[in-house]
Amino acid sequence: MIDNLDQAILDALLLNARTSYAEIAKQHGVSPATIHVRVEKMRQQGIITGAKLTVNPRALGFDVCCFIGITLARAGDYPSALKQLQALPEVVEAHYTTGQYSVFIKVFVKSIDDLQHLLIEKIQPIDEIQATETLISLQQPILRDISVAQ
Amino acid sequence: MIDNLDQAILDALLLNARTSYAEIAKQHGVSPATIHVRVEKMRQQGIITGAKLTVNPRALGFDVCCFIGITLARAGDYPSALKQLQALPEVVEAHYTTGQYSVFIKVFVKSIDDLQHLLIEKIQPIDEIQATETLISLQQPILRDISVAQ
DNA sequence: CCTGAAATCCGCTTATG
DNA sequence: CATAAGCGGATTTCAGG
Repeated sequence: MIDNLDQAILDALLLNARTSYAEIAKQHGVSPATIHVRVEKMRQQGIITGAKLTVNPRALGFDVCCFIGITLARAGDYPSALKQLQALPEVVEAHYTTGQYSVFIKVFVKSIDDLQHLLIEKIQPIDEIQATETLISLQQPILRDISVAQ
Repeated sequence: MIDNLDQAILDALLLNARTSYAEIAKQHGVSPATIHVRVEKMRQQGIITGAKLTVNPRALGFDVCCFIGITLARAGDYPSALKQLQALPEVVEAHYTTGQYSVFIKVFVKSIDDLQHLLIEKIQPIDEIQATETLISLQQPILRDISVAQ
C-alpha cells in the first residue's frame, strides 16, 4: 500500500512539515514532482490529513496538562456527556475507553486554580458524570509521532 | 504578550500550517511581510516550535490506541524506566503524573495482538515496573489543539 | 509511474515611512 | 513596527517517455 519512498516522505514531513519537496527529492534521487504526486496520493488515501503548527503550551501560559478519568452514571449517557465536554475548549482529547473509566479526557489549563475551576464549575456539574479522577502531568518526557517505519 | 493578530495567525496555522502568509494577511488587512515578522517573533519567543504533518493512524494500520498507567516499584526507578520506554516506538507520549500511577503513557499499535505482545514482551519485563493498567480507546471523539483565543 | 521544463505563487530580505 | 518591491526558490502542472 505504501512503499519505502512514501514512508520516507512521511518521516520527513512528520518531523518538519516545512521540509521542501525539493530537499526530500534530492535525498532520495527522485524529482520534486514525484514527491508532490506521492503526497497528493497519500492525501487522497486519507493517510495525510493535513499539517499543523506545533506550539509550546507553556509559552502560551498553559502550564498545567492533565488527564481526567470520568465515570458516567449510566453507559447510555455517553452522547450527552460528550456534547457538553465538547463545549469546553480546555478539553483537547476525549476517548471512550474500556477499563475503569467510561470517558478519558486530556485537558490544558493555565493554572491549578483554573483546573479546580474547570472541575468544580464545568465538569462535575455535568449531570451524567458520576465521578472524576484527575492525573496531573508533572512532566512530559516523551512526545512524538507514530513511527511509520516498520 | 501576544495580540489579536498573533492569535489569529496561530488559529489559522494551527488549523492548517500550509495557509499562506498572503492569505492570512488579506483576511486581516495587513501585508504578508507583517505576518512573516509576527511568525518569526513567536518562533523566537518559543511559542511556535515547528510544523508537523498530521496523519490518520488508522489509515496506516494503527487501529489500536490506548493508555497504560504504570506503577513503579520505587519512585527512584523513574529515569531508568523512562529510558526503556523511550526505546519502544509504539510509545508516543509519556507523562510523569500525580495520582495512582507513576508514569502514564499513550501507545499506538496495529492490533490487539500487538498490544498484548507489547505489554507482555516489552513493557512488563521492565524490571522497575511493578504493575500496569491498560485503558483501550474504543473511539476518539475529540482531538484538537489548545484554544489560543481567550 | 516518473520526469523535466514552464509558469505561478510564495517566502524572505531590504529599504523606507 | 508596518509596508512595498524584488529576488530567489518552491510548488504545481502538463506533455512526453
